[in-house]
Amino acid sequence: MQEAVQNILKKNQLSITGSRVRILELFLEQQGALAHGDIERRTGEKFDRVTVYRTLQVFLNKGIIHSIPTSDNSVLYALCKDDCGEGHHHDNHVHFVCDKCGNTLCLEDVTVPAIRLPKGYKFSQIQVIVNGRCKDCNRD
Amino acid sequence: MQEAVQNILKKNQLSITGSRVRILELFLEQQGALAHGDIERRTGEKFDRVTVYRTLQVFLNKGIIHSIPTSDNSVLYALCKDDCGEGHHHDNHVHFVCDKCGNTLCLEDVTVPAIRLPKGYKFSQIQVIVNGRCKDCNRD
DNA sequence: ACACAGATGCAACTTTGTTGCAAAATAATT
DNA sequence: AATTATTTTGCAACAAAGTTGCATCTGTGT
Ligand SMILES: [Mn+2]
Ligand SMILES: [Mn+2]
Ligand SMILES: [Zn+2]
Ligand SMILES: [Zn+2]
Repeated sequence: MQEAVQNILKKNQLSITGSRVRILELFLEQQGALAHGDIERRTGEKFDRVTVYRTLQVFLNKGIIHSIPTSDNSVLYALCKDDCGEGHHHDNHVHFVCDKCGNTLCLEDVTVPAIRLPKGYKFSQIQVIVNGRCKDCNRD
Repeated sequence: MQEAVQNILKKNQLSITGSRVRILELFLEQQGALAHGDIERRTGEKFDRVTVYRTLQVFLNKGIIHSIPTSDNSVLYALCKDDCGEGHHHDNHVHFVCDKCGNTLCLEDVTVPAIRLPKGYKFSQIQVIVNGRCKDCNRD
């Protein structure tokens, strides 16, 4: 774990600092997506709010995490497992928001389908957000 | 227009008030989606910010408008053209955000495709947001 | 015209996000 | 290991976005 975290930071030419290590750990421990608020809480407010914002911004730029739009318009972030880099995101998967437990998951194996757009439209990116009941919340 | 506005309000058993009429007019004049801020500006700040929030909330509940999640996490609203009602939204279309002009459009004719979810997952709603260049911004 | 329910505006507040700058921590150099 | 240069951090102050309670006003049905 420590290992993995350090590798990610080095690969992206980022200095190894407390907040970066801790926040990356959170993402690695967790399979779901995290909101800014989650991160503040789980770090026990050890880091300034501004630092968390800036750290997330850096991770986003470097392609370490990607952001996920949700229907209730909260900003969520999740690790990029595909090989994203500086300015180059290609997370081509569907996002699932569980209405019961509230978890948001990257369904890495479910790729976004092709969309037939009207004449004249050109797409650059397609996001699919599925709401429903997740695997865990469905067995009862 | 006046006609249409009054009909929508009556059909939903809402009293006909200045803010409701004006805000509905804005939606009818406009083919794209509106953010809270847009509405404040276009009404010339004639109505209190709180009133705008509450009006949008009421329209949302009644199924007169629906909200649209965007990748930059601003809240957008657009008229429901399908027959949505109290608690029953079934806007089954794709949303398009133009990266150039910033407009967000309901592509009423483009329905969201079926998504094959992993075993155990059940969906209740699927949202598709497409980014790119709109028809107007593409001819040059 | 009147009474009542509901809508509005105001004030006060919370939450969320941004910016400039000095102090502290990290990385590079000697 | 010590010194320097470069980043990163925390603080303070601020701005924007959204919420709540309450008194007043407006629209609607009688
Ligand atoms: Mn994802
Ligand atoms: Mn729509
Ligand atoms: Zn769940
Ligand atoms: Zn456009």
